[in-house]
Amino acid sequence: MADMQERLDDIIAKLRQRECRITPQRIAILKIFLHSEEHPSIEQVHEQVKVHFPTTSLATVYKTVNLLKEIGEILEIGFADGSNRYDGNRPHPHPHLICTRCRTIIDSDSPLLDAMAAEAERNSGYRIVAHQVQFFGICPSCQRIRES
Amino acid sequence: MADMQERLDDIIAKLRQRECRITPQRIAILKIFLHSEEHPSIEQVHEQVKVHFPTTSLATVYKTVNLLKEIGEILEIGFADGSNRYDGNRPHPHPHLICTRCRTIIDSDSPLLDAMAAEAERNSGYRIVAHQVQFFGICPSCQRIRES
DNA sequence: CTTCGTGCAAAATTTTTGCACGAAG
DNA sequence: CTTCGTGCAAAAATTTTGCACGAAG
Repeated sequence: MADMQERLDDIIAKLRQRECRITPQRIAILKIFLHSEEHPSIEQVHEQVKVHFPTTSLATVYKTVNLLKEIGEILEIGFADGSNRYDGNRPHPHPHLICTRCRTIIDSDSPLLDAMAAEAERNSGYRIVAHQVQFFGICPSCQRIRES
Repeated sequence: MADMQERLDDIIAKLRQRECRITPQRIAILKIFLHSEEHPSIEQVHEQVKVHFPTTSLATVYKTVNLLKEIGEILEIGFADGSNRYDGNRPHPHPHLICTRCRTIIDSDSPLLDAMAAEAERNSGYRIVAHQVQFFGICPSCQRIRES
């Protein structure tokens, strides 16, 4: 929690360096990302920010999200079905586990990933700078509800 | 090449089983997927199919692509920026290497991936049924053009 | 023949943009 | 004060849908 405040301050400092204005909306949106473990969608962020700032427009959310993406403070998780979700807690790419039943997304991690990237680099000649790894499956609670 | 014809026939048979009609447009779209190594987008497929069937509508391409997705014969590769590309040659999920400069996509593979999936399954309790793995980087030819 | 796929256009969705006002610096 | 961000609405881009005609089975 102290870390969260610290990170918030860091990001605000970063925005200031960029000569971006620190507005209540931007702070609110930032806080939503830092407080949520749920990898929210644009719409969900919009709903949440409207709780405290009811006049906030969807356009502002899009603009702010794009800004945060640009400065590398949130990570966009692209779905095959077109919907995007965002991860504001760990903006550096890392594996996600996605429940196809309830759409819950949790974070995952593996030292094997770096080995895989290195291997791919060696085999292809590509210079790899980022990755996106998603596993799809059924989360434990959905498994309990309905075995398939 | 013989394999390709075989696969085409297999898919057509599969469509017939489903009591889907075998139309020239569907065959043309199928062939485009089977012949292309470029992981084409919907728009690109539409352009290509229009070469031989100029009246083909974008709607038909969307409908056919969705059909092929449903029966598991093409794989949708979702981008973070919203654009979708398709892989008709290896419809089972596998890693892709994507050049962020020229958007070329090549296939990759690694035995480590299965190990990673197994590990994630163990750690999370998820039952993993699919995955999506993309590495972003600069391909060899773009590296030559401009070192960055 | 009967049913389904196509093509067109319209609709629905999602994301971006232009502009005037108000707020941050 | 000056400039930038906001909110609104309009626009743009993308994907889906309804319907009548023509083609596949």
